[in-house]
Amino acid sequence: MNSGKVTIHDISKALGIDSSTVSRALNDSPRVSKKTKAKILAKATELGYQRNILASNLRTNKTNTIGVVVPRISRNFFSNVIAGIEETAYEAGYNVLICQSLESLEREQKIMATLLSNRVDGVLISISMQTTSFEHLKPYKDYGSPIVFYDRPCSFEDCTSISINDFEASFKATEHLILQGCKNIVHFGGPQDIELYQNRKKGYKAALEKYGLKYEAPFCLISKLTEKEGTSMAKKVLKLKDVDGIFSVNDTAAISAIQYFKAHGVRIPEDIAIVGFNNDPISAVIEPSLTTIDQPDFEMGKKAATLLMHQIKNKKSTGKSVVLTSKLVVRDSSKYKINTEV
Amino acid sequence: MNSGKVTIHDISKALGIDSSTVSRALNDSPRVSKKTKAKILAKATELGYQRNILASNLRTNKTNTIGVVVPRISRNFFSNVIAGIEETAYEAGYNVLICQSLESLEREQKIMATLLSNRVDGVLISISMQTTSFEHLKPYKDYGSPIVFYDRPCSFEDCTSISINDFEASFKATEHLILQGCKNIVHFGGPQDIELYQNRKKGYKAALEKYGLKYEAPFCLISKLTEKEGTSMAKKVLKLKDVDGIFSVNDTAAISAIQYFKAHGVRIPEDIAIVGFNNDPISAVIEPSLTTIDQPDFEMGKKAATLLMHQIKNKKSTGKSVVLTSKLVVRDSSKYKINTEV
DNA sequence: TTTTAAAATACAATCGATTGTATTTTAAAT
DNA sequence: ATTTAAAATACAATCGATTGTATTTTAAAA
Repeated sequence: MNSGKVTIHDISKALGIDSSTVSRALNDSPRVSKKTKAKILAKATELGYQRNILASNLRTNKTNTIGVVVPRISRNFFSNVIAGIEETAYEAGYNVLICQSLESLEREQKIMATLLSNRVDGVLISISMQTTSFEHLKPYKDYGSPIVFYDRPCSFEDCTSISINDFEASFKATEHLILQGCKNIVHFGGPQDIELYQNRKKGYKAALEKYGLKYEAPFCLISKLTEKEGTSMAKKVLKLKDVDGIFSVNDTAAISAIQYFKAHGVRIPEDIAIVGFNNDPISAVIEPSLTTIDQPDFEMGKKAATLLMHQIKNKKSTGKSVVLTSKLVVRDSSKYKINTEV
Repeated sequence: MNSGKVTIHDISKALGIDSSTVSRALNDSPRVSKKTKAKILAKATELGYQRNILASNLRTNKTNTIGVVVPRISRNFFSNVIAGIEETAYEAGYNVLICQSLESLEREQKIMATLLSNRVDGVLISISMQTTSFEHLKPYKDYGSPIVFYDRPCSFEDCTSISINDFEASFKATEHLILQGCKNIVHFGGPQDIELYQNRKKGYKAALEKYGLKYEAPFCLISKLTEKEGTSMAKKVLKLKDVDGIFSVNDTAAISAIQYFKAHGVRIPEDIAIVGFNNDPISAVIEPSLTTIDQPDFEMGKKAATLLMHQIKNKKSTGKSVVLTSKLVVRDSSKYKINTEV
């Protein structure tokens, strides 16, 4: 009936035992005798007692809650990361407060204020594409709680970042295209304010360099990598000369480009070979299937949550960053010369 | 420096104004003069005051947080629902605590206890496939907080449900196959303990009936609709006689069936026409593209959150259920006779 | 100038659990 | 039976904000 409205004081009164003892008993403190513990526990279940966590939180200044800031929940990659975070947090008895920045700095700022107000014990954040300054993270950090960056690494104070080996992955992806015989490779890149996209571009350039191909600025198309922008980049590609390969830093753009190409008589991979990034479920199903980089998204979530909870317990950040390895998944969209020459 | 550690008492001391007045000023109460309000606000920002919501929550017995229980975050449909919920909650100043049941009753039970302990102001839940009794919801409901079911409707006490018109949608999907000329239609159904899947099956049967086709139990394959089960159901289909159509209640199963069929020389839709359910992004990209039911997932999230927050404010449930309309998206996988006869 | 109602502010209890300190109880040692 | 250390329990302050009531201040009315 009145479940949830029973307090330790009710138990205290019912048994004539002080509330402090009740509290200790419920927390299994060694300061309470087994006999009284048993009595108290029995009464607690009898009355349907449920600890009021709000009160507990206030007193202990802990919430057992971590905040997760994510650009967009519904993006496949992120929803998998969140699943990993939730899984790990659940096992450790933490709650997960999820907030979407929708790639907006303004929202991200408000979110950080809310998370501070709510005194979450730590924050996992993948900064928005608009985020170039980190003022809004300072109050939370100054309060003394840890922040861990995931996916989009960030050198803010002594915070830990967890990400994949973006440079190498991009290098390998580009190299793969080169080894397939591509000579004029276009890069679909993301906003260059984000370290992540810088790294991917660097990997692309490094591969070109290694194989003596010249990097040409017009071959580097920067956008937010949405479906729409994938299409418009595809259009641009057709206006460039002799493009025979594309390395896109996400699958969304790569896939919408493929569809545009197919609709306009450009053969994939015979005319243009394409490599994406993310290994979205669609990439395995589209025809031709998309060669892409498989990121350990779920694992990243698990690892990020573990790291954060570790820092919450130990009250300090190592500042070290964790790099997970991704791998190239070769499918049909990149079988360029192999298909045509052999 | 000490941001977040400043309390109303610090402001109170600094200005020689009682903390109650400070509190009221910060809450913009009419009981405080404009002049003092200004002074207090100025001091608050100067000191970097951040309201401690834990204390506030305890006193007011409100958390401004809603709990969301979801079978699996990373499923496209659900992540879109969550995006809608988060969006609406954000606008209303609510936080969203997300928990995955992973289709396990046991986890769902624990989650409900946690949500009660955390005194979330309301709960949005899509029950797990294992959930057939609702005992674990009672304590939360008895505590006096509203529960709203989304996607998987549920007749528990006077709770509101929000779902799509599953019966009609399934009816239409099946009817569509019939009108395409299919005579022997298999049903890929979900666990029949769940009202949702019952309704979809009923829709399927009703359509058969309307067109004088006989419902045959062996044509009704029940599973949890995973990828794996999609494949094994596809195998079973090939052992049945003369199957020329499949209505699957999710895309996952439909798609993996298509892939199995393609790999085994069964032509889609010429040999077997297929209709799915969900309009997952893949369904538009697979070849042949999958005819499916498009559900307003994001909108469902928005609506569910709105309903819940309304009930939180008004302290009562209408018990009425909301039904959103989905629509049939016709693509290539169901162009059965049209393709072969015309 | 005095009265009086309204406006502004102060006082103090409260939400429920936690925790350091003080007191009582128990049981072992003398 | 008495001392004493340890075990068990009680007392009381505290976390920080909120809120009903009491008191003071202000300004308008008499």
